[in-house]
Amino acid sequence: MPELPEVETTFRAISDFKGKIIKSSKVNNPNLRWKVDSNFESIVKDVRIEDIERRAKYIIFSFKKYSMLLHLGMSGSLRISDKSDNYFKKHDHVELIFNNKKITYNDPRRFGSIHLTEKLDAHFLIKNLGIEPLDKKFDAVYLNNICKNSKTSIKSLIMNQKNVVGIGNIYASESLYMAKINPLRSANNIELSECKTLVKNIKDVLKRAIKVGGTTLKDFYSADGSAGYFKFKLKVYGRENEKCFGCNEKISKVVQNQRATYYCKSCQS
DNA sequence: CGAAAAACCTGGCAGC
DNA sequence: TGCTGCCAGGTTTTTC
Repeated sequence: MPELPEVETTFRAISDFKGKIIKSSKVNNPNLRWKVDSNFESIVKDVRIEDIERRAKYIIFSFKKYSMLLHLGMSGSLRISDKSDNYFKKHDHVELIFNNKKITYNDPRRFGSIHLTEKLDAHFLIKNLGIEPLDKKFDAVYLNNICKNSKTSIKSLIMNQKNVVGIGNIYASESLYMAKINPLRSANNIELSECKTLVKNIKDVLKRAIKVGGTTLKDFYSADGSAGYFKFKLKVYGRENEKCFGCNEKISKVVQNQRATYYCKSCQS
């Protein structure tokens, strides 16, 4: 899935649908991570979008009564088209139809989800989420306090959405590389000063990625379907055996929690 | 309890 | 051209 920058990019691309009315919706295939509510089409009909926001890797549409909670999983995307456009792609699960436009939710791997809820804050997917990485509250002291009590690896700690949201597999590797911290290190050995560097680099990496519209990888399309945005230049992810930009040593790849981790053994200690 | 592994899926690509 | 096996931006659920 898109990580935070890709979700943010998607969110921004659809944000001017705020205030618009969804005339009708269509569930072509309800099978996602969880089945789409069987009442979806009857609820999402002639409803005004009061607000659209991003929380963690979720995009939330607020209607008068319900909220629609949308997650893109690993391979989900939204695309905007004209209402009259009948182009249908495989894995187009749900369509939101407006006066002139249409937003289509596509997800080949079905790891994404769409929920309707009347009590958003109490929703099981939302209620245990940690703080936003770009929030001021995410600082060195906060991170250090979590690290102290955890002997899991620092990489898995920053990817745990209960601690801080939005950091996925790519940006975890990138941030740790920038901070020169070995991803395999136990969190409780990370010093306050290192937390400071790491927090700074997490924010930097995410902000830079948002600025260029997310990382272009094969499963991610911008919401308007255009493929032509700039690519976030990855410094370590996916570069196994290639030269480290810092020291010319070869980048290593290890598997951590069933996920690929890339790092430089020489620069990251 | 916390941490690790399995599970949920499809598609693309390398190698034979 | 197939076929097989492996890999992929996530995170809940199950197991140890």
